[in-house]
Amino acid sequence: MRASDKAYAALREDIVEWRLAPGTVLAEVEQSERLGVSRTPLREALGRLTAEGLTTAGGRGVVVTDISLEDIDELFELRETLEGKAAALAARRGDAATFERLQRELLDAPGLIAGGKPALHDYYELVGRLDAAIDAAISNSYLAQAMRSLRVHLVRIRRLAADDACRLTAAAAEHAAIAEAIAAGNPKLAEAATVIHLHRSLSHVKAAHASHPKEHHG
Amino acid sequence: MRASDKAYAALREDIVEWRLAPGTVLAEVEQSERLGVSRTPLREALGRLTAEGLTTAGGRGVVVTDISLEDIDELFELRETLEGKAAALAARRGDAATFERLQRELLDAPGLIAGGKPALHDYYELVGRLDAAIDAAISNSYLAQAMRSLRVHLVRIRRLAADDACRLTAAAAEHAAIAEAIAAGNPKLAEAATVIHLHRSLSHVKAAHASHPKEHHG
DNA sequence: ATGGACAGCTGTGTATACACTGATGCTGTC
DNA sequence: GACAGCATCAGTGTATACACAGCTGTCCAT
Repeated sequence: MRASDKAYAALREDIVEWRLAPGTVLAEVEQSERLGVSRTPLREALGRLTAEGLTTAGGRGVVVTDISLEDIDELFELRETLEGKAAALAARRGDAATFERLQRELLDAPGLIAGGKPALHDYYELVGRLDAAIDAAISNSYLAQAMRSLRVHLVRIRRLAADDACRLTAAAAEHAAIAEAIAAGNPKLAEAATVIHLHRSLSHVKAAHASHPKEHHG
Repeated sequence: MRASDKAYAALREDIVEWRLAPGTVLAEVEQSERLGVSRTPLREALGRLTAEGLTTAGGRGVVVTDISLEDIDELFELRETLEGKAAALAARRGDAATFERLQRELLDAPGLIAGGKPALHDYYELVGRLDAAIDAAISNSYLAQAMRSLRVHLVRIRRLAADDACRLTAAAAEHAAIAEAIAAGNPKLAEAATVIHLHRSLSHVKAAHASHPKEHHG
């Protein structure tokens, strides 16, 4: 693995996991020493992070981007647009059997969610497979790329909202509805199911954020 | 101006203006000598270009990305999604007076288009102002960022379709319709006007590309 | 004659040294 | 005492040197 990849992965993880708080300045020498790489690959890593929007390169040094409540609204506004369209396209172009299989798995997901932490990982992996299946089905690299760049920020937000079993069970049902609509080849329904899911997710995140607003900033 | 900025601007211009054909490998030493900068800032420039999708960093060296007819369809599929949503949001949140002024200017645009090359530049600048006004009105940095990254590729395509006065006149009317709908605060209408405009643009580009398919590849 | 292995080369990945810029703090003068 | 100017320094921007990997061409062996 290249040193720049290592630095990129480490920094990205640190930011997404909120170990590096928003506003932190990432001085090149300091970070290169901390991560055990030279300044050159570190700069490449910082460039990639900045291109993704996780950091901003304003003025002196790059700083970790802040994510506020307004940002969450904006983020979900774009997400609704992109993922709604993606679901609709997947319903038109996707393979029905693939999504029927995913739907069945998602309907069984509550068992996984109740099963504790190791099984929980299987659930997240299942949702990831649904995302990947949609990505593949839309056969639009530009749209897929736009969604990928969006998901980085979403993961960051997800860490703010401690997903409880109750919300995850509901989310699984919503995901199953999306898969069902895509399998049925119904674009409007798939888009509607996606919009519903995203709105519920947003409400949950905002509620969690409102009840523990400073958890990660102290 | 930093050397990396200079290299980035030069390479980006070369790619967008089709002076660097798709498939061209951008060897670091070769390009750094050609542009008169060192390898370090050149690598940063290449990284930015790759992040934007103008180049790909597969295997050995970075190569200029190809743009095919399928890519154009995919590109406009995403563009319709993003700009349609943007127009709708602008209609909801934008300042009516601003867009009324833009609409009046756009209705006068046929005079500019007929006026030859210097006046033509004014027309392009006017369309750019409409884009900027929409960007500002939506007040969603993530959506704006997604549209910015998309426009890079659109400029590249625009160079393929030699815009004639006839098409530009029609486009001006379509832009005026978009501005009017936004000024009227009608989101559905603004989105519809945008979708119409983009479909006409796409048809024009594809027609031009079909009649001169190899113009830029010889 | 053909296949494999080794050497050389081309080109990227990384490290480090140097230059320049912006800021901050100290000192001198008004 | 306050402000202006200069010096020092921290930190980024750039260049270059070095290491390593992949490919290619040639030579030797079968």
